[in-house]
Amino acid sequence: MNDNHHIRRGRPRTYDPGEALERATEAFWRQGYSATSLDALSEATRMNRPSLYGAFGDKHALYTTALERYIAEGRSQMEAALDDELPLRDALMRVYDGALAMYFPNKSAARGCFLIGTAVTESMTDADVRERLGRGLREFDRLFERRLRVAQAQGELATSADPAALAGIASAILHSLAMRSRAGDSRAVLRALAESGVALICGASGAPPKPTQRRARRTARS
Amino acid sequence: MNDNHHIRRGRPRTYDPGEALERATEAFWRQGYSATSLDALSEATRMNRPSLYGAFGDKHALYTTALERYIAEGRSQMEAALDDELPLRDALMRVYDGALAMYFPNKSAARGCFLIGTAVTESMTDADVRERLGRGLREFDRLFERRLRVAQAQGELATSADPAALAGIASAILHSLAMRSRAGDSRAVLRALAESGVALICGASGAPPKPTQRRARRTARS
DNA sequence: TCCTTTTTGTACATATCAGTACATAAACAT
DNA sequence: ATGTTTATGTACTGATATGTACAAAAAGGA
Repeated sequence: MNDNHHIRRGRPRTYDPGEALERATEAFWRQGYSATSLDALSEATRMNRPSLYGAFGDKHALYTTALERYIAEGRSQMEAALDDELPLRDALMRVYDGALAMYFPNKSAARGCFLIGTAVTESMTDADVRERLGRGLREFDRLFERRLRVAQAQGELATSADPAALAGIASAILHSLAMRSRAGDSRAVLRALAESGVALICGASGAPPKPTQRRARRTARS
Repeated sequence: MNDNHHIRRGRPRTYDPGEALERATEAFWRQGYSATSLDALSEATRMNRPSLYGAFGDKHALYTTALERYIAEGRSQMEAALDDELPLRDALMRVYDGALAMYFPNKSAARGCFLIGTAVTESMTDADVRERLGRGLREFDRLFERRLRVAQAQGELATSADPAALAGIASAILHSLAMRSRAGDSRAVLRALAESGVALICGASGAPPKPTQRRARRTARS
């Protein structure tokens, strides 16, 4: 929205807006919306209070911006993971592995999902947050559903399968990872949960048990 | 813990401790832990501040008590729902219907799950809450798993099925209901999600498609 | 009646909250 | 050099947070 190529007039900023937004997101992520004070945000972003207001508006506007960016990034990560060229199983596992990579940052305590840690709490008293959250979740559902339809068209999923219903299950697995990673469960346990979910989704309707290897075992069943 | 049958000495209390705890729970439920002030708790419980402290200790202790009671009640509701005499499908749906009844109180806005609205946020910064939450979720897993083993023993579930893994999926459905009910999804949509989850769990391993009717269709498959 | 026990209600102490006014600093423009 | 523009840093305001001191009230006991 800002013309970035002509030189700015006054005193230069000492912060990078993108990086500051990312740091603010992390602060909300770890403490929740209400428990994150402006002092904490100021310290996290290394911006003083008036600069924060100048750049992002008040606390609520800053949070909304962080929420929007998180959902948009989640969507694009998910789109990339759900590659149509890959076997359905692998594509789904890429989504869950990507999610787990976010929920368990390197050598740090699990932080789970930003949405479940902040937006889900605020959604009760903040209709705007609730709508953004709902839209985000429904978009994730749609992405799963689209990929499942592709799998169905390619014969990886039985024609009797219901892609919309299975997409709901695929999202439910994701929601469960988001919740459990905040309840102390280990990454390994959650990956195993994701794998059994994928097996159930892919294997539920007479699809070949190991499409990864593309062996044509259409008659037998394990 | 209190001897309730011999007469108390001093000025009588004007509140009922159980009812006050329930009202405090509702206040946390709707606003989250951090955003619920002692003034709000005082108003909700109709107890003045010193009485609150005398009865429950500080805000954190009050919340811990509320959390404990919620988990204990959830467990007993779930135990009752997972009746061994009922078909597995019906037993599972009783759990989800019971959950939805809590998440959508009568003629009021959806409030979702107490755990996801309060404990999941606090678990990042409060190890005690995280452990209680984790124990609670694992207990719910165990209850599902036990019921699935019974179903397996009764022939409702294939011997090849993995009750522990399916229990994880059953819990995931529950977590998704908890999350989505706070994101604006309707009760009808969530019930449909639960039904497709139950169908997937029960139908995944060659079980009869309609065990409700107890027809012995052991050979054919749909 | 007077004492003891327990709860209540007001009023307070102290800390932190979100948000802003204002002077200073650092860049470009002329 | 001087002015304009934008950002910074300090210090403040009023509101609200949690937790508590203390006196009055309401019961039983002697």
